[in-house]
Amino acid sequence: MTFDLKDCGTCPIRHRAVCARCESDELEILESIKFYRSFEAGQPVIWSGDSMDFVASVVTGVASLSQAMEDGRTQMVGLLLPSDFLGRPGREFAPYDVVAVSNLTLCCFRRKPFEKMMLNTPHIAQRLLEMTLDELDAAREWMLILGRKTAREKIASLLTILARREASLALQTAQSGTSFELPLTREAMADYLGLTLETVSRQVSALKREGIVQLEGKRKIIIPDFDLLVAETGDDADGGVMV
Amino acid sequence: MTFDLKDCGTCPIRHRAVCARCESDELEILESIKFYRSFEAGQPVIWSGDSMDFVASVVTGVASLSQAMEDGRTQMVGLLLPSDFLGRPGREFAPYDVVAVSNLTLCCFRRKPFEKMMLNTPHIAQRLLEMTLDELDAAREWMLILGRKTAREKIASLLTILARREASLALQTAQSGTSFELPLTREAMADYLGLTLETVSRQVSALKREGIVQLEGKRKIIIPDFDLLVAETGDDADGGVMV
DNA sequence: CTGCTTTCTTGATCTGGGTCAAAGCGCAGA
DNA sequence: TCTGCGCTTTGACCCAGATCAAGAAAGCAG
Repeated sequence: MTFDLKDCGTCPIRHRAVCARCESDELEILESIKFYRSFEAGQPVIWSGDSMDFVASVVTGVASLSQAMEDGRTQMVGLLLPSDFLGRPGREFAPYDVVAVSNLTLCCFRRKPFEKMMLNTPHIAQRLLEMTLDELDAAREWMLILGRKTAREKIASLLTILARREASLALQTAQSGTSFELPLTREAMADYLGLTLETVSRQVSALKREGIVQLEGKRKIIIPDFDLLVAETGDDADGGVMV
Repeated sequence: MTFDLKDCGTCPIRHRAVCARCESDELEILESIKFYRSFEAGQPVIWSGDSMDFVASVVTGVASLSQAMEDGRTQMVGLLLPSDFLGRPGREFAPYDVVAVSNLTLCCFRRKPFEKMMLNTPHIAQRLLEMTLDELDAAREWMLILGRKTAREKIASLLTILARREASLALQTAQSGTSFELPLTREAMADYLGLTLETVSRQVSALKREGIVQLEGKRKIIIPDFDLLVAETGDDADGGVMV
């Protein structure tokens, strides 16, 4: 795959440096239909059912996809970190609520021309297929978490996932001693994990008490021994979906 | 999309009748790399981690994808009904256990030539992208079920999903008075829903006792009033993921 | 510094669904 | 016809996590 949405489509700074095909027509088209949008933490990006005339990828910050039941119960069904893709070519209405969890910048492409371009440039459909398959794998890992794990295992799994993603953004693998800023409130963590915020708070406190994680303030997580944390997830040691 | 895997790739009986492009090269290639495999109910199709040299689509029967934790807890993460696609181009090892839930026939394509063909025929990647996006939506609906619904709502949701899929295979929409054969054991339903089989049994009995469903034997489900069942799912009336 | 709000923690109590145990049911094979 | 086995149902009991209810901590505006 020589054409990479992550490098070429998302970020005009990166793609010039990285991608051999950058001077191609596709890129020119992408550039011409591209615009940026920013959101403050907590702001809605789009509501379920709204018409959505763009697709986008996350440049900085974190967004969540969630589904709500009419009695107010909500379940987060997707967590978008930088380089993740938002939206579905060929679909007019948003199927989920999208909310900026932290301050957020999106790189948007107008949907119609994006779709048209997809028809002519197979690389993009193929790249998008790959990304979607990865997302499907992540969703399925998440289903195991929701369906079968205990509250403690859920918290450990979430922290592991976030630590791994955080590390991979820096082109590293998660290691002992790493620390990262939790981009989620306790309530958002609860929505992610199918728990209540009280249970989240209790389990985080328990992991802290037992020295499996350290906290600096409410949001900064330090992982003194990564294997110790992974042991709490209930997964086998190699962990995560295999690729 | 003139080229449709569901009609053209899966089933040599249907595609001749349905698809205008049937005499094309792609079809010839597909035919040349195609073979069928059958499995009895309960048989494994492939284990997580095994090398998988084909992709396939389901012709008849039901297959499940599941993930197991090493202590034996398992969570079903995908349910494949006729016309669903199995496997991932570009990936050598199976990430999940695939099991034939009922008697099962797969229409398989050797993976390498299938991948090669995908590079030349954008229709296939695009069609596959659509199917994958639908699967992702289904997975996300499932996450809401797993994370936030009560046992009773979970059962009602599963029955609703199965009734809808059953109906759509017959090119209809689910209606009051429909009946269908449950393709899943109580244990498989439990694995699907993140419950124990005892709880599944109790909740099915409760729905029966209250006249929301009727049972003929253990497996034949009759839905006297579809809206009554949908009301038990906790979803809003129009139901399901919107398209 | 003070008061207000939002977020988080902790405690007490309750309950839905898990766990363990024992039958029922239906069918294939002898 | 009987027997055995896999699937399902039902009962009794228990516990992880939900719910309800205070507070504590951290920001932030004035």
